[in-house]
Parts: sequence; structure tokens; C-alpha cells
Amino acid sequence: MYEEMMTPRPERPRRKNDPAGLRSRVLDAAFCLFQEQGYNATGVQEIAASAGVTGGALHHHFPSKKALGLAVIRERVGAAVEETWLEPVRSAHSARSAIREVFCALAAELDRNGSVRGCPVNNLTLELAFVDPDFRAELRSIFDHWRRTLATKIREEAPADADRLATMVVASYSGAMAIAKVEQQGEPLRQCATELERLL
Amino acid sequence: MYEEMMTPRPERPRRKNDPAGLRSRVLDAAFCLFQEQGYNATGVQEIAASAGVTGGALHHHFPSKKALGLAVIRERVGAAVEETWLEPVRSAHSARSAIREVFCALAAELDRNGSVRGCPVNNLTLELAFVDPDFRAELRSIFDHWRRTLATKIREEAPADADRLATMVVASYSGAMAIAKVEQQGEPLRQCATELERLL
DNA sequence: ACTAAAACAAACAGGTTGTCCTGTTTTTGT
DNA sequence: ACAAAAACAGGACAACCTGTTTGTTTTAGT
Repeated sequence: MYEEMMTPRPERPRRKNDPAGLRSRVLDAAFCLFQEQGYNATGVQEIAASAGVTGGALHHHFPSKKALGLAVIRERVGAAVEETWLEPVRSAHSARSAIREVFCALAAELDRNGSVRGCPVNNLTLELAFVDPDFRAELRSIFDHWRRTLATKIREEAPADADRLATMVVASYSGAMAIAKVEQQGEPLRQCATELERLL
Repeated sequence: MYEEMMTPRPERPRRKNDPAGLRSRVLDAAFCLFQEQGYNATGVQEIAASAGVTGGALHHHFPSKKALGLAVIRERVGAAVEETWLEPVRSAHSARSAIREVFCALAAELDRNGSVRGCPVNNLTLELAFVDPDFRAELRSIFDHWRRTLATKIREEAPADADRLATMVVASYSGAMAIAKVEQQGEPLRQCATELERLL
């Protein structure tokens, strides 16, 4: 009653627009759905519903599904790799320990979570890289950045074959994640981590 | 005119039915299209057209797209792994040489072909394994068979960590193929082959 | 305060999708 | 030879998806 008198007319919705927030929510929802179902199996209206956004609003920020997909790769997939891989690698005191930590942390999270959805970069790469050159270019830059950062760290200890070793690390991680996906458990990651340690 | 008189009644098509052949053609076309575009991006009528078969005939042999997909995995993807991986591994005189041969043969074929479509098992796994349990079970049996055959061969030389090494070989192959797909060249496979040799 | 642009809502249109249905032809069993 | 079953043809159909269009509300510039 008190409050109603305080705001008799100011009952106006007073909802504020938040374009950046809406855009971010769409990106989050799309990233999550692409990760679970894949790009082609996910509809734009499904993304809009999941983000709590109307189709018109989504179309305003992303004129096409492809534009949304490219934005997801650039602004979410890249960030995910940066957070779970590159940052731990840079702050570790050796490439060996970094790799074991990342592999085992991922494996533990997968087992704890109870479901393995796979690596976002690889999921989208195997689905889209061959068909669409634009997606391929975007994904390739992520892989390049990934391997380059890894090679820089490895070079501190094994200057000889740093580039080749970096490729090997990324490859065995991607493949281990694929095997983990069919088995729905993190064990393959731990096995590959053990073998990678012998290599470094 | 001449010919019309020669074949007034024997004009009957005399075409013979070939259910097995038709089924096989559908499987081949589906395998090829799934490999190029992915499962979800390929339509059943596209498969029918590619195989030169009517939609009705296709539906007679495969009542649904999922049934067709499962048949492709069981009867084509499994055979592809058997041919390009398991058979060379068994007939090689050592696991080391077998792995180098397979990796380099694949890499050479990719570079010669000019396009990298990726490994069929991995393509379908990353696209479908998480969403559909039936596909996952089918794909998992292929991975298991793959690793088991590889471990048997490795055990001849390194009895200790054969299972773990087999996982590592399959993983690094799968991942190397993913990187090869974004770069559209076979080089990553060769790099991983070199590192795998040091491990065995 | 007023106007132009941006942000959002909601329904629409053209094209595709996977599936099924009804006939017709071919093969098989007896 | 004849009936039953399998193999095949061709189209129909309803659901869906993407992209667009039109109209309303909110923000920002001046």
C-alpha cells in the first residue's frame, strides 16, 4: 500500500534495453546447444527460445544462422580454449605439468559431470570445416593460435621439435576427447596424458 | 522403324530386380554423402537421387533415416576401418612400421586427392555420439575393435602398456585427422606419426 | 523535447525435411 | 500355373526451418 502510493503513475514498465546482454545471452545459448546437438541439428528458433528471446530480436543481431555460428566460434569457442587450455599452459611452470594438469582436470570434470559433450572446437570442425570455407578459416585460426601457444611453452624445455610436439599434444587431446565421447567417461584423457608425459 | 518391327512385343523391359545391389548402392551413396556433408546436413531424398533410386525403394529397405545411418555405420564405416587400418596392422611385421605406413599412406592420399574429408568414424562420432545412444553404441563397438586389434599387435613388442598405447595411437590419429581437416593437408598426420614412432 | 536510429515483437512465405501411402511390377513358393 | 510376398515407383503430406517483412517500443543525438 505504501509503495503503491509512492509509485502511482511510475508503474510504467521501466524495463531497460540491454542489447549487449541480449546478444550475449543468444551467444551463450547457441554455444551450449551447438555443443550438445551440433550446428545442423539446432534451429535458430530453438536458440531463441533457449535464450528467452524472440526470433525477430535474434535476427536483428544476427542476420543469418551462419553469421551467428561464426560469432559463436569467434567469441565463445575461442574464449573457451583460452580459458581451459592456453591460460593454464602459460601460468604453469613447465609444459609437462601443464599438459597433465589440463588433461586430468578435464577428465575429472567429465566424470563428475557424468556426460561428455566433447571439445567445442573439434565438434564444429568435423561438422563444418570441409563444407564451408568461412567456418574453416575461423576454426583454423583457433587451432593455429592453440598450437603456437603450446609450442612456445614447449620450446622452453625441448627447443628441437616444439612445433611437432605441439601438434601431437593438440591431436591426442582432440582424439582422446572423441574416444571419451563414445565411452562417456574421462579415462582416455588420462591414458593419453600419461603417454604424452613420456614424450616431453 | 526397323527397330520397332524387330521388337514389337519383346520390348518388355526385361530388367531384373537386384535388391542386394540396390541396397548396396544406397549404402555407398549415403556413406559418401555423410562423409562429405555430415549426417544431419544430408537429406534422404538427396541420398536417393545420388544412388539413382526412388524414395519408395529406399524406404522399403530402410524404414527411417536413422535405420539407414545405423546400417551405414555397421556395414560401411566398420569395413572402412578394417580395410585402411586393421588389415595393414595385422599384416605388418611390427606395430611401429604399421603405424608409420598407415599414417603416411593416408597423408599421401589426402595430399594427392587435394581435399581432406576426415575420418568417417570420428565425423559421425562427434556429430551423433552424444545425442543418440544407439549411434553411440554402434560407434563405440568400432572404436573398441580398433583399439583391441591395435593393442594385440603392440603387445608383441611392448607388453607393458599396450592398451594405453593403443588408445594413444587411435587418439592421435583422430586428432591429427581433425587438424588435417582444418588445414586441408596431410602434414599433421606425418608429424604425429614421427612422434608416435618415438613412443613405441 | 523532438526526431532519427536502434532494438525488439510477431506473424508470414517459400522451400525442405522425413515419413508414409497407394498402386504396380517382379519374384518366390507350391 | 497361380497365389502370396517381396521389391519397387511415385507422389502426398504435415511439420519444420530459415529468412524476411511489417509494426511497435526504446534509446540516443541535438
